[in-house]
Amino acid sequence: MPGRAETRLQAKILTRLRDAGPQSRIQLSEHFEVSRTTIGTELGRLTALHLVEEIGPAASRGGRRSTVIDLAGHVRFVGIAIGATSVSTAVTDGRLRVLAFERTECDVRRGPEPVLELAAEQTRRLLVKLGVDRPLGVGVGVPGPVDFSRGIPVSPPIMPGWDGYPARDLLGRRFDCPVLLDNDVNVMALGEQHAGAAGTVENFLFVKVGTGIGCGIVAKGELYRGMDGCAGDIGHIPVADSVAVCACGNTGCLEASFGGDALARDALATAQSGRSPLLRELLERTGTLTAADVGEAVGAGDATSVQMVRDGGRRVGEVLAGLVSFFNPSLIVLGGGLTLLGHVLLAEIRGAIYRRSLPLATRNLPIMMSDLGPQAGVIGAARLVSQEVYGVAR
Amino acid sequence: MPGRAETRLQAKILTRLRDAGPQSRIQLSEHFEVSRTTIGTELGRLTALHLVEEIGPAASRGGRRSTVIDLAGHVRFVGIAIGATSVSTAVTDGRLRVLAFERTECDVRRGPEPVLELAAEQTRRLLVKLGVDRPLGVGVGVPGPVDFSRGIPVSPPIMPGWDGYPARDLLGRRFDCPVLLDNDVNVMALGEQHAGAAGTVENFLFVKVGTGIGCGIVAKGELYRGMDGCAGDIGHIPVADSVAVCACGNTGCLEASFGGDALARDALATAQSGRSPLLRELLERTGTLTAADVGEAVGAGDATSVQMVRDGGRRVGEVLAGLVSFFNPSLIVLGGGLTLLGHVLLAEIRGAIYRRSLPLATRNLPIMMSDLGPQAGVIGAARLVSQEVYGVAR
DNA sequence: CTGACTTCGGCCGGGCGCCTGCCGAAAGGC
DNA sequence: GCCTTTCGGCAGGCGCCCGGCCGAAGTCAG
Repeated sequence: MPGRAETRLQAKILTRLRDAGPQSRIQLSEHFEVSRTTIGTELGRLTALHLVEEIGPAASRGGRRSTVIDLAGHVRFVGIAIGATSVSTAVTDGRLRVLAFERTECDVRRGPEPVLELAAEQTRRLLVKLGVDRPLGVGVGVPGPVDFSRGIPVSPPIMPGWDGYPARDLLGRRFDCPVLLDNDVNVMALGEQHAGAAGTVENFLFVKVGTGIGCGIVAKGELYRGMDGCAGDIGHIPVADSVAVCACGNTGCLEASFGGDALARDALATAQSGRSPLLRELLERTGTLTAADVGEAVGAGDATSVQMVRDGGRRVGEVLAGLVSFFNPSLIVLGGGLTLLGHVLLAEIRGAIYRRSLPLATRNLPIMMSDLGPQAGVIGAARLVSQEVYGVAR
Repeated sequence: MPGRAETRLQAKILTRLRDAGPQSRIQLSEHFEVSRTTIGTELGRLTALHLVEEIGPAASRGGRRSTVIDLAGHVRFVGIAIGATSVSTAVTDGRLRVLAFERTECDVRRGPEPVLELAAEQTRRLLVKLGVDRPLGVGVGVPGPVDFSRGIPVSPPIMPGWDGYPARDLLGRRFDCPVLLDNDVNVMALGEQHAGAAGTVENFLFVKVGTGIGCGIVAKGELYRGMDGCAGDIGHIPVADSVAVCACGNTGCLEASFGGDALARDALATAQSGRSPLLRELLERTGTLTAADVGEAVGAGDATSVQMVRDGGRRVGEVLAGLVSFFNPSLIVLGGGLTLLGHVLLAEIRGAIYRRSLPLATRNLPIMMSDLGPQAGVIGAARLVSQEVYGVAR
């Protein structure tokens, strides 16, 4: 029955083992510039807590072989990423490597009870399959603002019925372990920080272009959530040349002119108007059009679809250009469903940012696609709760 | 000869005395939830360092009277705020109360040597007047991006000749004490955090509308500077309906459509076109028009000038609306020279933000004018270096 | 005025985190 | 087989912080 780390050094050791893999005592003491003795005593306690274990001797460095320490083999975390239209779950080991993953289509608008029931059941299935008795922690991402300290969604525009629903505490009782609830883009940013290109970067933005558009902010190596937990909600920033009516009631929101829903709507209008024979064909085949259909059309070289994506990408890029001037990040990672639109979208966003931001801010600013795909959210959710269990910032 | 604080608790004690005033040992131990003994030993060391001193007995609380501790009376900091057109200097005590203040008009474009010479001479004058031998530290704000860790300006657009100039180290040798160099809006934000409405707030924006437009960002109680030290440079974010050419080479920058220079330019055009008799009169009287003249015209009820300010305020507000959605601050403070335009500007900015940001983000978002005026910069600069001397984050 | 009570603040001994020094165990090289 | 190197546990020491004790310095009731 493993416990939780207590001291600062324990947290640093566990984090190091999580992010850099198994280490010898010597390596740890050199990395943290702390004596072998200190590392040794803390490792003793962590062993007693069943959080780490010795996994065998390392190669000799000319003398006695050192013993390699790793996170205990039985440690398991659960990451749950609830999207607008899907629920993804993963079980990971202590180093957040995904051991099992499952994704189910599910509309978040069905309300908290059925969606969380589905998520919990999906999780239970994976845990049983892996023979896991009890995970050390569960991280959850939901597509709306969250009061992180209380673990409840607040005024989520696309999640009717979720406002104030005590999701964290209910899941905590269900799984009998620590549960943390956060915004979906926030956990995706954490996922990118863990497994993606953002690993060593202090300040970066994770921009999700999916059904909606949102942004996870990492400042000085830590998630920034804002006063109400709604920082990064860039989907409703006005864009210049748009009068599209948004679900939020305003007009000209970025999300109303691009993003999954807007793209599907525009594709439908385009298909019906006959400007794109390819889209019309796709519409007639399936009876409906989605953003993925537009992606397919772009891949097939459909000029009208390419233009739609370009226009959208330019608008996203123009909004991001302003945010780059404001935030001066070291990196921007693009993720979410619409990354299927690939290099056309990336090129347009890059062009807009490099054209419209301060040269000083873009001089060393890589802008790249996430390579974690649908797993960014679940890995990040697991990372979120791993920090709690490993005692980071306590 | 006072030294610098060494331990974390010492830094906390000094900061507390700076921000909350003289305290008894008991008050300090209760506030930090640390034993009397610990406070006592640290205070002993701080006394030996000549950083604190006993200033007499407090009122009795029913028993023996406690001894009140204060920052040592001889402690002095210097704050220097270099603006686009002025150099302000203040000497403060350990609690950052301004003991002497001087402001000289001076164009920063004259280059680093003459401007820093003027600043140093102005400082020297104040120090002599107050009989100060040596300040404990000097903080400096300059109107452009700064590599904070190296203490040098980087690619400052409005400061030709300053790029890479080792301002911090040169001033350090001149004053023989620690010197810190930062962006002017950053130090103004610190000033507001110390003496203004932002004192207890974790996340806020200080927006300066002066010759240019910039923004200081405080996140989780700490200044956020971005990767290159140019975070908050919002003057070059594009605004919707503007084609004004900016000094940066782009068109449609916020700063090109509003701010001191743009306002003076527009006022001149308006006066020459005859649309505003009042502005024409002001132009003919002085031969030139400044933003202050527009302020006077607004005060006199000149409709054209009011409209100019309204248009500008709306544009600033629209940009800020996007940043509010992104950053979700608890407070926005407006400062800089154009606060002379007063409630017209404030009302317009407020209107645009409340109209165009997420309701969740604006629900509890005060937007107010700074009440520190020209002293925000010097107080903030002194605060910046006081944190260094007091050992914060070391 | 006096004695009981309260608060303040210095001193003492102890727990704990971290250090260095030392030594035996375990490996490699000749 | 012996020396060298590395590893890792143990002993002793230092600094930080704690609670307990006690004298100093107040208040207050009678």
